Amino acid sequence: MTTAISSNGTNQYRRLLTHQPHPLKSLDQLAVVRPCRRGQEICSEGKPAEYWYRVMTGAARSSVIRADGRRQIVDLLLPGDVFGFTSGDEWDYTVEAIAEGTVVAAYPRKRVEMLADSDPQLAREIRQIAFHALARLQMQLLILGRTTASEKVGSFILEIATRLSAESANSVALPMSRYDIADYLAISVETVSRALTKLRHRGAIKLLGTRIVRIVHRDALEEAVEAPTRHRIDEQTTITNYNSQR
Amino acid sequence: MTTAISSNGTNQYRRLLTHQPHPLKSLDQLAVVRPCRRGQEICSEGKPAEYWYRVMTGAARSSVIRADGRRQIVDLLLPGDVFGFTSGDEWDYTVEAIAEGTVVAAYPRKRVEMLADSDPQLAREIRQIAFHALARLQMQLLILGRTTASEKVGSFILEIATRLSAESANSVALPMSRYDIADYLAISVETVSRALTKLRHRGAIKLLGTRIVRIVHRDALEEAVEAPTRHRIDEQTTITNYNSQR
DNA sequence: CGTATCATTGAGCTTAGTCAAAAAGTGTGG
DNA sequence: CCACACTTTTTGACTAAGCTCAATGATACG
Repeated sequence: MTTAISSNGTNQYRRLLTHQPHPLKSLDQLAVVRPCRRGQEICSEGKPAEYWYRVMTGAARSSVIRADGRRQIVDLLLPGDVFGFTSGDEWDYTVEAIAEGTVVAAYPRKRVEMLADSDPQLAREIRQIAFHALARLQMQLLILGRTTASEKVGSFILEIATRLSAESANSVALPMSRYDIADYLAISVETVSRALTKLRHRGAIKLLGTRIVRIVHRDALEEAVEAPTRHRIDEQTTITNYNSQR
Repeated sequence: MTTAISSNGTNQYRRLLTHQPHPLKSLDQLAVVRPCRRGQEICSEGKPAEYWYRVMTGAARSSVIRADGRRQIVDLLLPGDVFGFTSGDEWDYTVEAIAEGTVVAAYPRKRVEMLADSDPQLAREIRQIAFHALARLQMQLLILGRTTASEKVGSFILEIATRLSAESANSVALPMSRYDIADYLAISVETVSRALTKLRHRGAIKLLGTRIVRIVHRDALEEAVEAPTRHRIDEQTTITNYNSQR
């Protein structure tokens, strides 16, 4: 295993850490910086959860392998995202780097929690970070809840675009393979590919490289192109039965 | 609106609060107890997030209505669950009671956060609760990620069973309509109904009432009955390409 | 005891999954 | 720099599953 950290490598990446602005600045001293190869495990299901992590560069996936061999991605981690929060003291999911040159900062949980005990501001920051993790998962739920594959892929592209560049740029470099996208959206690779082609033909996107997407028509990605034919919750129902189920 | 709290009603439910063991016991004094009619809004998207809530009895749904009129449930809230965490200062989702006689305790956020500043133990409890919320969402993601409708419904039943009774009882009273289940699983009502019939025919469950499910064969609910024909990640691949994507 | 709402079932159609194969990248060693 | 092996991506044909529309039972509630 090459998880050990060579001293020169560490120094190189540590500069990156100290020069990067982020909400856990006060913990820079404690952090262990760790560069990861593509596919490398950062933490694995069932092992004691001794660290919280923050992605510095690259991307990672938190996933499980089902009984039938399918992989499901439960959280997609991009620069700035903090992960490793568990309610027990073992990790519930395995996290692996999905981009070459992914670098994470590892914060020893126990020590950080002790610091938080005497530093209310830090405690608030940690809460805030946990709430961000919640928002991230809710966003993924919304994407998974969409009906057609094109909608899923479309909103996925928008999500990545938003998360990778604070401002809404119209070019995104997807940090992952079609397989990872498939596992993230819970659809097959072939369907991901077809959905991209469809969006391309519709003029919603342009593929500059296989993993570089230019967003041409934002609206076309945000919702299905097909006009809504049926309205399950129309004005009438909402007003008439205000307190009923539907 | 009958959101105002009648003093007698409050007293009645307050007894419930003070007699119930729960992780936020130290905040009982601050809590506003609120009984809800079925369908009643507890908090609504866009409004200032001034409270954190805990479900005391009943059930609630956190949801959004999409552009096409579809509702998606982003979090299902059962007794003991805490909700209302946001990264901004407005709610991202609307929460409504889905069972008649749902009672929630409302904790004023600002005041609780101030208390947490001087009470590290409380701060830890809040973190722990947030981590539970994370685990809940991840569970829902896993369910949404399943392939067939029967699997989704099956794992949904198991999830509810687990969450409603700490121990694994084999009878569950679903606290929601088929419509809510459909919106939770992101499938149509008809498909929910058909999946239940299928599970019933397979002998996996028995329906004692329309909303009372007896779990007969746990295993049949946990995974699809169909034997896995194709393995996307077989041993060979895993070993050979240890550091590759798949 | 009507009257909504909720739940189930059926028929036809659309969509995504599966299996298969080709095309386009990627990287490595000679 | 090219050739070769390997991975990733795309496309096609077929099949299976779920959605939509529609109609009929079952329940709950006033």
